[in-house]
Amino acid sequence: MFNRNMADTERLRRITEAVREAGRVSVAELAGLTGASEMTIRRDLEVLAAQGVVERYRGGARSLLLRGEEPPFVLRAQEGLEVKRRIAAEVAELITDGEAVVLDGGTTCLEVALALEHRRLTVMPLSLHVVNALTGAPQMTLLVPGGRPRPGELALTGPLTEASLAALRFDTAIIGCCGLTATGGLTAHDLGEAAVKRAAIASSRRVIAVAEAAKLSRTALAFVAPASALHAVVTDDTADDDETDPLVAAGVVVRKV
Amino acid sequence: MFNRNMADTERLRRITEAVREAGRVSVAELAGLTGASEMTIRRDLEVLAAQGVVERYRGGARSLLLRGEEPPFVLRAQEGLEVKRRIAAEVAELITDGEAVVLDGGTTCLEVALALEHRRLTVMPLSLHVVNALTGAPQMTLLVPGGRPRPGELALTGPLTEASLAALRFDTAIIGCCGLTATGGLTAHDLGEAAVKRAAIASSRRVIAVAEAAKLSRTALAFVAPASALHAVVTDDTADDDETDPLVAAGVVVRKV
DNA sequence: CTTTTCGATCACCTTTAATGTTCAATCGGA
DNA sequence: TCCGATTGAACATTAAAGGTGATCGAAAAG
Repeated sequence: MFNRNMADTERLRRITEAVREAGRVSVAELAGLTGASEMTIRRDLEVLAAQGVVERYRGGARSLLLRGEEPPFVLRAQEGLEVKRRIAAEVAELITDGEAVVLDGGTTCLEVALALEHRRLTVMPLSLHVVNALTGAPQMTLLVPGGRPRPGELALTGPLTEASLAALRFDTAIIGCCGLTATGGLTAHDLGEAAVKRAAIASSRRVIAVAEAAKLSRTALAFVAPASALHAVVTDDTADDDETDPLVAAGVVVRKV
Repeated sequence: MFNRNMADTERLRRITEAVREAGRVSVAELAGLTGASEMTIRRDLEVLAAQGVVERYRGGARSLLLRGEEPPFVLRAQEGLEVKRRIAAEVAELITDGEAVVLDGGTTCLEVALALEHRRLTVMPLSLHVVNALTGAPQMTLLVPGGRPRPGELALTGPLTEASLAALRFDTAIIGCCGLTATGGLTAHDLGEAAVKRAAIASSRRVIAVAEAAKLSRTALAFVAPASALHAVVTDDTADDDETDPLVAAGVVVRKV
């Protein structure tokens, strides 16, 4: 369901963009744009509709993504994989065997999960994507929080998730974000997810944020925590010192890999 | 990971049985028994080890399954599919759109999930297998309970699961079982799962049990609830009246399909 | 130190899944 | 109500994925 090859992903990406830009697009237009048959377009739109990206109507589809909102999980998972893997490897270095870790739900955290797969840890992921990546890891104690999975993203949110986190205490929280600046703090697009991140941070002794360089110049809608609440930030080496120096000044350990 | 063809499943089943019967078997013996190469046997044992069915040692594997315990999920899922689908279709008939349903984690309940996929319902599955079957159902409100997934089975158990159930009230609980008799009540193999089933029943106004005919003459270790706690039992038409009549006498509606 | 086992790698093959075409059924608009 | 475009199911085709077995260097057991 999620392991699509690059040609698939590429076409889905183009459809998603076309629909988002135009607001609504006809099936015939998309077929002409992508070179695929109308039948294939319909099947693609069905997939995107199931993830809450578009809404079908007879003859085409309209976008459900607000402007500025992030693209769907399946597409983001393919972008910048190399960078994400480097960040993930660095995060894995910071974790000691035996720790209890709460692991956020973004695509970068999915790579972190894969990097931690064979470690002896207790892990509670905040997304079903990450849960699925870790079922079958024999020596890992896997904990699932309750909650309502958001379509596509499969990030768990809501009172059940927050209650699950409140009932536990972790050594480390590994948190992804949509934006992270010294002044704006750590921010997310989704209000529910922001609340969950906050709960995860509140239940953890140590907080590590992961963020590709692009995130360090952005601020998203929902405020999660001030930069001073973070103990470490792992980003990639394209991050500008102008962005990272204020974080260091706020007492955060910044690692560029 | 779970969609293996029949030849695969057949070989895994034979390996599982051979290991369980003998306690421990060498790779060479299994290769001779199945006709597959040793390399394939090693890969199979790796799969079974990841599900907690066997434990690898150099040269072979030993069984981790206690005598009388049920075979692993992937194998059970293939057995008696037709019967399970008939039972599932009947259960789907008993559910009204808009209901809130807690859905147990067995292989029969997995078929129930597939039968309910396109219905407008609120569903909380008690196993990640069922959760995964329902992510992508657009008009369904999917709720995930917290908990610790048991390897292979992926049934959620523990305090988090019970707390999640205690926080909610459902219209209907659809419960699978390992044994169900009028005198012995509804029973399960795993103590943790039994506690979860009990919590699910306690949070639901109506309880429907699903059980292939073979279950109606068995009793498993962990007691869940007396037969009188059930409102309906859906089984197949090979069920003996000698088994079902006492259930009817206990006030249970019995459907044979 | 020797022998056996293991796991990585590669080539081969089966199986699966995606794609496009056709056609009957369905939906929306006039 | 009727007409026309759209849809989704069914099927053939093709590309991709995954399983399988052989080989070989490395590692572990004795």
